[in-house]
Amino acid sequence: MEPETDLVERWRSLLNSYNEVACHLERVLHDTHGLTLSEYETLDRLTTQECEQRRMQDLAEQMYLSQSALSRTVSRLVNGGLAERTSCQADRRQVFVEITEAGRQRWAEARRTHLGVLAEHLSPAAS
Amino acid sequence: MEPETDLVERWRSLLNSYNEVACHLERVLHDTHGLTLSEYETLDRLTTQECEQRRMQDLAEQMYLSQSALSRTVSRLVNGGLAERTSCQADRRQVFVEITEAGRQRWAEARRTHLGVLAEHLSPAAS
DNA sequence: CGACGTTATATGCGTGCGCATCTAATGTCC
DNA sequence: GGACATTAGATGCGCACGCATATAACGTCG
Repeated sequence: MEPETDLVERWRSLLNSYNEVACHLERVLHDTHGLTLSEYETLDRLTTQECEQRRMQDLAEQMYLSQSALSRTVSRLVNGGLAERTSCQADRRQVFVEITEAGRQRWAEARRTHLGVLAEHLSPAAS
Repeated sequence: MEPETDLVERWRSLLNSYNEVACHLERVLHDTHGLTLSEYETLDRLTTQECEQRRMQDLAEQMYLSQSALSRTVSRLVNGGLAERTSCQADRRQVFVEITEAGRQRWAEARRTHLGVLAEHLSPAAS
């Protein structure tokens, strides 16, 4: 049984680490690539998978976002030409999401920035 | 020099841990105590310190919030009767923030809940 | 086939956030 | 003292979020 103070201590530390990185990431990604952190993460999920099409549902499972937030994030990507929605023929409730060429490119550019920020602000694996 | 993949891996893990805990915390604190996570954290800062009065500036340094967000968080606490603002006589630009009795009480109640959520959702100190 | 529950996604709504800016008080230099 | 920079905090604004709900397609059972 872990003492309560340790628990709070660890949470506090997590909170600080997270915010340190997230704030910088959010700002830098936005300023230099016009991307939200969520948008970047979504693109990331869409590239690293080999299969061409992902269902919203699958994306949602892999991400921390609420269903509605994910829906809107994808909408933003679509509006920006970075992704496309395709409706599923077998079950027309479902929606496939596919990254576009522009999306791949944007992601590749942003990835550099992303790594840079991590290297600078993600504290060395002390924990 | 840490490999890039490890860096991303660690960040991804941090992101997931944070969101797992933060989402639950936010929801539970709100539903059972009417508090935002930021509000709880602010109260926490205000109680654990011995000195009666804290300057906004000092609070800001200890927290992850932007200056404007902190200002509004304190406003909400004040509106809810959980804290009070006092202007500093020596330098009338500065503002002191003080927790009220109601604030102490609310914090004490919420602390239980807070610990419970941590115990349940903060993954054991694997990292 | 038709009523009803269920599932997948989109959308209305209110809220907290960060950025930029405003206001007001202090410090500085002549 | 008066002009100007600086500092502490508050506020206008736009945005992404979560919750609740709407919409539409599917499944089921009579």
